[in-house]
Amino acid sequence: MTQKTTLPLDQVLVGDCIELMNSLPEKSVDLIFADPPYNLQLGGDLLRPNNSKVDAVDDHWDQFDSFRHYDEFTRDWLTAARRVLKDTGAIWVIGSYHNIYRVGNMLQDIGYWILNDIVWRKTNPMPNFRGKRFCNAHETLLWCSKSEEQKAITFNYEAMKQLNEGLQMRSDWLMPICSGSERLKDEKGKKVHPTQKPEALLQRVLMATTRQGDVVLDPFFGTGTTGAAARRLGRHFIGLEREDTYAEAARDRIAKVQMLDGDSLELTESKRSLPRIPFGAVIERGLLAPGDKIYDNRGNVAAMVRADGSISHKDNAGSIHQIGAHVQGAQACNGWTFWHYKCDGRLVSIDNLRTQLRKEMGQVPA
Amino acid sequence: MTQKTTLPLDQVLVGDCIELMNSLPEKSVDLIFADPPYNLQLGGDLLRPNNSKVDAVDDHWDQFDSFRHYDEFTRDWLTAARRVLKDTGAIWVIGSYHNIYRVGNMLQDIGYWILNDIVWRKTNPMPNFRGKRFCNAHETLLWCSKSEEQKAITFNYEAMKQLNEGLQMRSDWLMPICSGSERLKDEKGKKVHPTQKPEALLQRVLMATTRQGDVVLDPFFGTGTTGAAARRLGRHFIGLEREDTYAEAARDRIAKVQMLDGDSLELTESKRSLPRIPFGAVIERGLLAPGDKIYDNRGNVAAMVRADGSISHKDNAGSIHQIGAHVQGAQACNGWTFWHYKCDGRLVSIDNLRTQLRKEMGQVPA
DNA sequence: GGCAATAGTGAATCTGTTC
DNA sequence: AGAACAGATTCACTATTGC
Repeated sequence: MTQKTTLPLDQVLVGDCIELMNSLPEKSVDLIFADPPYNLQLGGDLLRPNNSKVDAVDDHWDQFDSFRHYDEFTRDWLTAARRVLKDTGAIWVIGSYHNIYRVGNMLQDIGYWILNDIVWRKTNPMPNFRGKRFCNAHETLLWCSKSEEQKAITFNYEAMKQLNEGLQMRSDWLMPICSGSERLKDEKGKKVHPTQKPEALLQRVLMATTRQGDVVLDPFFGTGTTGAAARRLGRHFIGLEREDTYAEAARDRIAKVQMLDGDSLELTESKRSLPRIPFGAVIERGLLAPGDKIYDNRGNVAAMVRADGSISHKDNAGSIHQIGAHVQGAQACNGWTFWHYKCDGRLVSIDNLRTQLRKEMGQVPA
Repeated sequence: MTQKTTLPLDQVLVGDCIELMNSLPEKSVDLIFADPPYNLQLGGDLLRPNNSKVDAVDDHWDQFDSFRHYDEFTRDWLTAARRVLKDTGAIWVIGSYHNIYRVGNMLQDIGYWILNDIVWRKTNPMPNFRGKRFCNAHETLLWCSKSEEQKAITFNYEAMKQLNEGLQMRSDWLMPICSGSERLKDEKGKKVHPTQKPEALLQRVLMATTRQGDVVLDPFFGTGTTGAAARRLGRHFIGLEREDTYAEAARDRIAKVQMLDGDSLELTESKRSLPRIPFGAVIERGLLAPGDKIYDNRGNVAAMVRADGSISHKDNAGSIHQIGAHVQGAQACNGWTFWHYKCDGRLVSIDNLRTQLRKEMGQVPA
């Protein structure tokens, strides 16, 4: 394959990702996000307690004969990726325990420098049906620079801090898996790709470690979550994908994505630029009244709202954040998302009340 | 060093952990918990924003000049550990992103089989003072069996489920770091060990994957958190530690631990651990009679009970499980929960009869 | 249409004992 | 060693059906 002199921006290229990466100019992309095959080694079928069969990942692209073959594959694509990456660039790789220790080890062997490992905690993982293990409720992302010497890596620290309500963003991120209307389905209602990632995950990755106009390369593009997030956030993407079906689905999907304009991007980046709303304002405006009960998301724990915007639970009183943390035995808690009120018999997050207040106050909602 | 023929139970041995492990009889311990030195490569001292120095991990034993040396060290101790581990035993290793990808890769290379990776989410991690990275708020634990073929690993599923308020325990655990009165300090108030682990973490590990009386080996004993948790929970420990200071502190600490009594250590039994009752026993005891009809949970399908404990449906006869599977067109079926009998016009699960029988036989109900 | 009940599903290395 | 068989086991959320 001949070497390209310009980048094929915002395109999906079909073919082997190593060959395609080698056809791109060296040191040309700002970020790489990679979701390589996990090398799942499944035994027989897995049945749920109700005897239905789990639709497992048994695709041919996830089959490797041995760790040695998987390692060779990993070395090859990580090496090709390193060539196209700018010296100031960074790479993200996502995986599970089946492959992430192979990948992490190889990243280090090749000379990449791990900046953080990030844990994606799933709100709704598939349970362990046989009761033989802990529920496998997370995946791991590795964020690396090209080498130890490269210190000037893009990291939008303040944006992350604001996303986390003023506290430093941690290495554990809580997000739901990709489902519902976000999940691409074919005409028969079957999922197009077995492992489509949630766009929220990619949004956070891109918000944290790229700037507007940056070029993001994804060598295992699949159905193009990286491309969708990049387009939405005003970044360029290059998608490499071996399967034509996936590539086609990705193109259709990305074409439909609404690109945010510069202004709204600024807003997304700085949620904190919205004035803080004290919980007391919810009481003042009468959205909740003193004496009202608020609950955790299961309705198990109840606290009482007090006139001054504090809440009480048993003998303790304090802010929604303090009491939320206390009842969980946690150090900290975002009371806005922890507490719920009853509306027509259903539990609704009090964060909805904050959003409503912001609307009334003419602030653009996040 | 000569080979010991009996285990040095509940002792702290001072010396090189590899030599000491090689002096123990092979296949003799039930569990290994290891907190190996981290390959922390801090370039120079780390300063807090106010310029006070962070007491980072810079003890002499924590310096390795390359991944190669670290890998050799890792291979050596993991190999020695595998020799002393029973075939049905398991190993836990804890680490951070600096070393866990080396360790995980080596575990797999040696033949260990990863059962889960567990994320310890810290409620109170040290912040990232420079604001250049995500706050490193977790550590990773790997839980492995000796090989892929070893399936019968101790896992107290029900106990874990109880601990998690009735939901199966996930792979992400939220716990504070070791601080306050739990943290061992010397006369000058300086912490005795740089990376003392919280006892709660070890308690969960031991509650999940050992039984009372099991032998737990910790090759990097430090100040003995593993020993303290083991003693408290009625497990035996063997601690290996190179530094005499740490070993001495560990012995003092463990001597003060209050051992819990046996009753409080009883775990919620799983159904699996109860003696098996054949369906024929239900007939023998007269709880059902030959000729009685049993039904699925809607009363749609009926089968007839026969004197030998088999049942018949149309032209087919067999066990409650076989016929249950057959009428559903399923691969397998738990006949005890599938079939029901009529009592006062209502359908009641035949599993109730099994429970009744177990009570009469003096077996503890689940 | 509204609400309740039921069914479906997601990167999963998912059994133990006896013959 | 392999086959046969008993029998234990799920959480959060979405989509569909039923009343």
